[in-house]
Amino acid sequence: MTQVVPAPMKERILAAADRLFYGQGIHAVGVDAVAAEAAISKRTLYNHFPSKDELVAAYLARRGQSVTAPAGPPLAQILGVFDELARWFGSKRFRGCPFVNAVAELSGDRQHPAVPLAVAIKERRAQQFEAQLRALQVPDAPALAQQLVILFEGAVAVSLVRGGDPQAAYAARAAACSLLAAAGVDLAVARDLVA
Amino acid sequence: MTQVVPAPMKERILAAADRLFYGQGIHAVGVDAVAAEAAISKRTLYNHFPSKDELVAAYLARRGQSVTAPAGPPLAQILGVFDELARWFGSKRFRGCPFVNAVAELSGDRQHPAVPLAVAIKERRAQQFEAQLRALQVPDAPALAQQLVILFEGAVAVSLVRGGDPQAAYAARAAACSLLAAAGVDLAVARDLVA
DNA sequence: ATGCGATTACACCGATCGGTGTAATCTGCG
DNA sequence: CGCAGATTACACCGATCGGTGTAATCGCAT
Repeated sequence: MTQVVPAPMKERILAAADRLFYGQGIHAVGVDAVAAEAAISKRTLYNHFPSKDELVAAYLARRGQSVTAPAGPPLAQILGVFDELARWFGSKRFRGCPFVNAVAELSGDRQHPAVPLAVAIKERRAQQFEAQLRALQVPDAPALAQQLVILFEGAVAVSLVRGGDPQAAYAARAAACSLLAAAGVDLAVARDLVA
Repeated sequence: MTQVVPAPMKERILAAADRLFYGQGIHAVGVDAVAAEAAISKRTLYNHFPSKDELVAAYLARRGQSVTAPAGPPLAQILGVFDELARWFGSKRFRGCPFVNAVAELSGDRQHPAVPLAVAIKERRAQQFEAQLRALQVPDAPALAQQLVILFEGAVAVSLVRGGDPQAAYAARAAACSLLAAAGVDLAVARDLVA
């Protein structure tokens, strides 16, 4: 209603901020650099975001939108997360998890608006896993979900220090299969359970 | 020989740098803050370290010295790592893995001296796990060692975003037990194998 | 054509950044 | 004592930080 075309300006700024903040770190990138990357005057940037802190929060919120579970039956969704991981690691711009990196970089500043946001986004993955495990009728789904999250984050961290090694994703996927099997999930059959 | 008492000055500076760099992040802390934390003039700091980059590298190298395996038979060493993790998370100053954080924060600057150093330190843990698994006669020790490293790093990352939750360590330890059992390690008996 | 909102360039602000120069002071040792 | 090396305080450097003020300009719909 208010705007038929959704104001590409904000999106352009956020895309530039994403490239720089994710690629070089939040403290390492100044607002002038973001404006230059967006081919935008600094004044325009501040017409859309009241401060760098809010821009950082918006950058993370935008990233959080792409945190979704892949399609398919529950088991395929779980393992698909690790398959996506391998593709992510292989991509050129991989530099770890933007949310974990943000928490690590900003948790010193108590009350930075981006920190609780990143924490909330990370919580979503655990709940996804938990729901999928419940669909697989796994007993104690919360505990196994947390272990899957640990495998997920561990693969990201290991691949980061290894310079983007996709093998960390394969190892995490294999470990996930072991844990699922130990929890009674039939890896060969469960693929056909009701979604 | 050259110095009987090991020049407490450098150590004092490094201890201050450790508190600030680890607690607030590398880019978030200036050299003036480090000098103030050490109750030292900035000039003295630069008499001991040629640049901030080298100070950061020395901070990580000092941290790396405390990366050692706990004592005991191989299985106890492996599980002991996760027990230490729980204690670490519970401590007040926990803010994630200093090496992973450094790589995340500095990998933008190619050729920062601290990055390869942090990577090398992280490599040591994988080799420790691998040696311990070989002592337990685990087939394909490298693969399982990498999975244990993934559990380790994952627990650290999850606890970081959860504000220092020790439960991540328990979950990782339980997952490690599952993977070890699946690899044929007898958790009840192996405790008495030859070290 | 006119008017309006968005965007622009550009100068400027105080603060902090990493790093240096310098001269005075402190400390321990012969 | 006197000397030397370490440490001090302090001023200073150019650059960048996050953020603002301002006046000109642009695109666009009426």
